[in-house]
Order: sequence, then C-alpha cells, then structure tokens
Amino acid sequence: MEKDTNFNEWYNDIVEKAGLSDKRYPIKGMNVWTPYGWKIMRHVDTYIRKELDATGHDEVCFPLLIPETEFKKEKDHIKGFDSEVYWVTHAGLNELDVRLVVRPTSETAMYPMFSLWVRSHTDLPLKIYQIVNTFRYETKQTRSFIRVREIHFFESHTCHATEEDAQRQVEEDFEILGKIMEQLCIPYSLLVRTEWDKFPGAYYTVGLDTAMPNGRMLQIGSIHHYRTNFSIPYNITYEDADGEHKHAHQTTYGMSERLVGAIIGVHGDDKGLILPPPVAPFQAVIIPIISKGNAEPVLKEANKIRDVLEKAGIRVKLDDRDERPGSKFYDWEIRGVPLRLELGMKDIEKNVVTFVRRDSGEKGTISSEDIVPGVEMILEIIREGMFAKAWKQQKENVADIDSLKDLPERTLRFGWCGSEECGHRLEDENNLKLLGTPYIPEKFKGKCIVCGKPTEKVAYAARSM
RNA sequence: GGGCCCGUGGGGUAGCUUGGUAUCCUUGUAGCUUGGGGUGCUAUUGACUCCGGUUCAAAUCCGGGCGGGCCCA
Repeated sequence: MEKDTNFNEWYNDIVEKAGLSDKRYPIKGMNVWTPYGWKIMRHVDTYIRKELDATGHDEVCFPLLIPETEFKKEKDHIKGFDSEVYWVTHAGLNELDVRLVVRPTSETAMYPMFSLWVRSHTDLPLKIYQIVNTFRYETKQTRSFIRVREIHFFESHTCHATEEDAQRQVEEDFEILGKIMEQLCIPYSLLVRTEWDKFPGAYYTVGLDTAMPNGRMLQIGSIHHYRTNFSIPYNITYEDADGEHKHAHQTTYGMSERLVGAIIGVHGDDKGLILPPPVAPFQAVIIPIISKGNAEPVLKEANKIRDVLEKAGIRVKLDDRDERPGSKFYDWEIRGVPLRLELGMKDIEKNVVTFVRRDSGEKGTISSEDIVPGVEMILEIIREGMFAKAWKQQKENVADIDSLKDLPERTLRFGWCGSEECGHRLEDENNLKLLGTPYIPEKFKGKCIVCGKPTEKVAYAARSM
C-alpha cells in the first residue's frame, strides 16, 4: 500500500493490519481499542500525566453526565455544541424531568463545582485535569482516531486570579506541549484561530496543527483562554486580599486520541507503522534465527537477552513463534516496532546481536555485553531522527503564496488584512480552512491575498482532514 | 450541507445484468516439513448486513434501516 499516492486508503489499511483498532463495532464512529492500539494510547497518556503532574496539575475524574440546566448556562458554548451532543432522556421506564447531556467536553460539568471550590485568592491558581472519554455526534464521515464519536482525550482546566496569570498558564501549556511532542516525535504549529472558529465561549483559541502527508492539516489539540466568559455565568468568584469579590480567569488545554492518528500519519511508510520508541508497545523485538538442531542454544541466549533488556526497563518482545523469520520481519514492520534484534548461531559465535532500525532500515551489530546501553542509544537516536525528519516535513509542507490560483495541496502562508469578510471569502471560494495567524509573530510585509490591501499580518490556511 | 459507490466465512473477493447447487486467495485449527526477508504438503472450521416487499423460489429484483468508502461544498 502506497502512503504518498493514496493516503486515505493507506491509513485505513495500516490501522487494521497493525491491530490498532477494530472498526467493526456496530456504532458509527465508536471503535474498539484493541490491545496494541490501546498500549500506544496508554503510553501517550503516561507522558501527558507526567508533564501535567510536574507542573502542579491535579488529576480528577468528573461524571459523564451533565444536567441540561448546567449545560445551557453559557450561551455561545451551547450554540457551539447543541447540534452534536447525545442526550439521556430516560432512566429505566421514566422520562427524566431534567434531561442529561453526555459530555462533549467538561466545562459545564466542572464549573458548577469550581464555583464551590474557589472561595479565596489562596485557592488560586486551581489547576486540574482529567483523562476521559467524551461524546460528539459527528455527522460527517468518521475515521479511526481522527474523527470519532467517542473521543479519548485529556482536558486540563485552570482558574486564575488575573488575566495575566491565566496568560502565564497558556505559556506553560506550550512548554508542556513541547515536552510531550518531543516524546511522540510530532511537529506542530501554533495558530490563533479566527473569531468564527474559536472554541465556543472562548476569548481566544490557539490551535495545534500537524501536517499530514497529503498536505492537509490535522488539528491535534487546542489551548483556550476564557477570560471570565465562563466564570460569570457559572459564578466562579474569589475574595481577594482586600476583601473584594472577583471573577476568576480561566484556561483550558486539551489533546485527544488524534495524537495516535498523527503518529500513524506523520511517521508511517509503505511497509506500515513506524512508532516513536517512547510510545511503542514493544521498543525492540528479538527474532531468534533457528535452524535444524540449534533451537535450544539460540532460544536460551535469546531468552537471556530478553531478560537483560527487560530488567533494564526496555519494552522487549521475544518472538519465539514457530514461523519463518521473514514472516516475523513483515509482521513487526507493519506494527512499527522501532528496533529489530536478530539472534542466530552466527551472532552467538561472534558474541553479538544483529540489529535493524525500522525508521531507516540501517543494519548493524551490537556486542552482547553492551546490549543494554547499545539498545538504549539506538532507541534515542531513532527518536531524535524521527522528530527531526518530521519537523523537516512540517516546514517543507508550508508554501508561501501570493495568488489563489492553482493552489498546491500544502499548508498555505499568505497576507491577510484580518477582516472577517476576506476570511470567509477565502474559505468559501477555495475550499480551504483558515487556520489562523501565528501565535509567535512572524515578520511579513505584503498584501491581503483576497482584497489586496497592504498588510503586515500573515495567516495560514489548508484543507483539513 | 450535496452527490456517487459499496455491504458474501476473521480479512480480501467471484457470483448479481438473465432469481434455483456460493468461487478463489488469505487467515484460523491439527499434523508433518522448513528456518538470516512472506517454506511446502495434507486434513479441517468458517459467510450471503438487518427489516419489510415481489416470487413456487431472493446473495441476486424493489423499499427502508444500520454500517462502510469516495468526491464536492
């Protein structure tokens, strides 16, 4: 299956063949996480927990259901979500007086509680997160990990005394993002979304986008500054040092299972998945090369190496199935295991292990005594190489344009006067999504690509997945 | 939001036009063989998406649901 010429088919094929997800569950957009896929997700979640915990966020778990009365308190928010939420209308045989929303996101579940928890300026900042599933009734074509109706995600929610402190939180979120992405080897751009595309109820939204091989952009997360847009309707107030009652400023940050979709799309090749070592369920697989009469010594040595690596904390799999080695090579390549270790009599005689890198195909040997530092080093080189290559692709995908004729299938960068009218025209007439303006300002001098007025504002657009 | 296509063992398919016995590959299971890039042989399990209609008879024709995929906006 060719990734570059037919990305959509390639993606579906890989998800199935690598055993990441079973789409046959009989509800549209709700798939089964199969063991291999779920292991990847769990490792991603591990890095998320690690970075959020390290920055003083506390993990919580809120109920799945939200009373309609709470859900409807923030007007823009409800307008943004009411066409895509699931409702619980019955309990047993009784119709409910107050219908319940199955959370599409948890603002409206959390904020009534925040109003009880936040009393004093000494309660601030309040920084919490949860890793849960949310539900959105997608009407469009669904796709594993990328567009689903039950979404596994994390959401962090914070409350602050001042707008400046909330802004500091947004900056901290970028640092957290950077550290997580270093492990997943996923590049990203930070774009301030347009007014009409920001999160319903937000003051502003920064979208996190990563380029897919077909030139389209995949939104992998977002960070929002709410100011007091939610704290007012939800009455989240604190008493400051002078005894005055003020509304808290809030932020949220979330990323979903789309990260798994991004890993698949960004790194895979025609042979299958290529997993970044930090999230690979198996970082190395040992293939014993057995021929007649030597099964015992080879398997004994293979087990020994497996034990040594395992003890060192490396996730390793010894594939001792009764199959031909070639068949095993193909199996683990589809599944994206970063490092293959081959062990046969030839290696044992020379006291080495043969390795093959999944990312580059490079082949070599490691001496058996140095197997732990050797494997650790190669895994780190693979991670660095994958990250660097992905960033290069992300940057090369950007095309500077000064005309809307013959648009390439890339991320487009151009001048924009900033007006809503030009923005809508750009989107509607060219089948593009205006992703927004760079969060970190970029020097630019030119003309608005739609109306031609001189501008120093630069914007990005792409077709979205 | 609009249009088009599709649904047959676990996966991929033939059969459908012209209604009557469901094809092949792969996978699974058992055994032998083989073993540094998909060994080979033998035996064997396993399917017409659901509901309704037409008909003596439906995988096949008609309608709807559910599910899958593509294109356009």
